[in-house]
Amino acid sequence: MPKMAKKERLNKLSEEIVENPFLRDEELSEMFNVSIQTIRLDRMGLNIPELRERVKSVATENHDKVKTLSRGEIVGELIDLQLNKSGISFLETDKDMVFSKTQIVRGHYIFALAESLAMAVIDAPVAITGVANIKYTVPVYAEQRLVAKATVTRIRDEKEYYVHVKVNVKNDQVFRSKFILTAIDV
Amino acid sequence: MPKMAKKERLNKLSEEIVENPFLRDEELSEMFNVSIQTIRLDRMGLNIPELRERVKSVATENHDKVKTLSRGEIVGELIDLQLNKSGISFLETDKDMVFSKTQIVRGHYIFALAESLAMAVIDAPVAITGVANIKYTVPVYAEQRLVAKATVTRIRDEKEYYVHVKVNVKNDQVFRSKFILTAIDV
DNA sequence: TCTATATTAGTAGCAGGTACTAAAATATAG
DNA sequence: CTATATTTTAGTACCTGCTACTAATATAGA
Repeated sequence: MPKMAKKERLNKLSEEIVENPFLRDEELSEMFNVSIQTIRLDRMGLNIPELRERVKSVATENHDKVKTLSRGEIVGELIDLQLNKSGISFLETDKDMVFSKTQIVRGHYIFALAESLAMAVIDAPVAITGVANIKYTVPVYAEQRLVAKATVTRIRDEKEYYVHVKVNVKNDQVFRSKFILTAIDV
Repeated sequence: MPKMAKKERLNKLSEEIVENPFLRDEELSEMFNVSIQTIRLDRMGLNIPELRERVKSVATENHDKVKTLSRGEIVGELIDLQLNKSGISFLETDKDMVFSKTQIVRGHYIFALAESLAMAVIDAPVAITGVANIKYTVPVYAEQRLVAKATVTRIRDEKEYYVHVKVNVKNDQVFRSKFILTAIDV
């Protein structure tokens, strides 16, 4: 990069570090063609922490979250389960689940909660979602406790399971759904 | 923790570090009531890298992934968009999206892809999902390219938007849905 | 040209290690 | 019970990527 005015450098530095938090001061100093000391002064001015702190932030921010949504087989916490009959689970919503403009929780978090409870409640080795019929009744915001209740309404040929899942915030229903799950042979 | 045999300590140490990768050798040595040197020998034997390397792993593993599912406002990549008419987006599935037993992609990833495309295609400040009608036709596996196509079928009072979203893998439809989105005032 | 701002240089010290040597404690076998 | 083997502890030098600080030099604006 060619040399640039201080202001411009500060802007680009912020952007660069947001985009790639894994850069050492030395690498940054090469990118911007200034000394390491300058980069350090810049970071101080911008309140940008050192590499190791940045890496730690990225790691801790994501560590828990990924477990609940991507990694775990179930979204939310199971608190009651009667196989082939019913089940209850819950999920605390947080600010990372919402649309930034509206603060409304993104639908797929609620869907995931319902879907995974529906699958947990089935006494079959594995199942896939066949059909779902969904209604979001009222919007959900961050820091609310979603309680999902599932009921198995019908089992056909020990293969197709009909499950109703309702999600409440306190006494208000915020979501309801019907799943048809099909057991598949492994 | 009480002192224990070497073998047992090695097992518990592995587990502990998997569960919480953010522990320093000093903290581990206190937990297991052995010296720091012992912890270090143990780590060497188990090929467990030092704290900073572990933190870096957690950070890099999740850095990209979380962007697509938790952080970004849209799941998948938008490749075409005609506001209030239609839109196309895609998502490459990977092994972190599947149920470990069946290797089938968890439904909510597909749902999230469809939902966020439906929202993107609407020319309104913000919208929430009202009702969705869903059918998963065939299971989706890892390493496949999901292509979502959205069509706006109806707009009522400039408030309610009816959107159909179909998801294909190559020429096979794997999912179809109807969303009703409601524009809300900010 | 004088001066204020910006940049560079250099040193000491820190955290959380590695790599290595060596001594002490404990276990195991004969 | 002793000799040997294994395990544990101790200690030192060095590493990276910094912070915190002091001081010198360069550049720009009035």
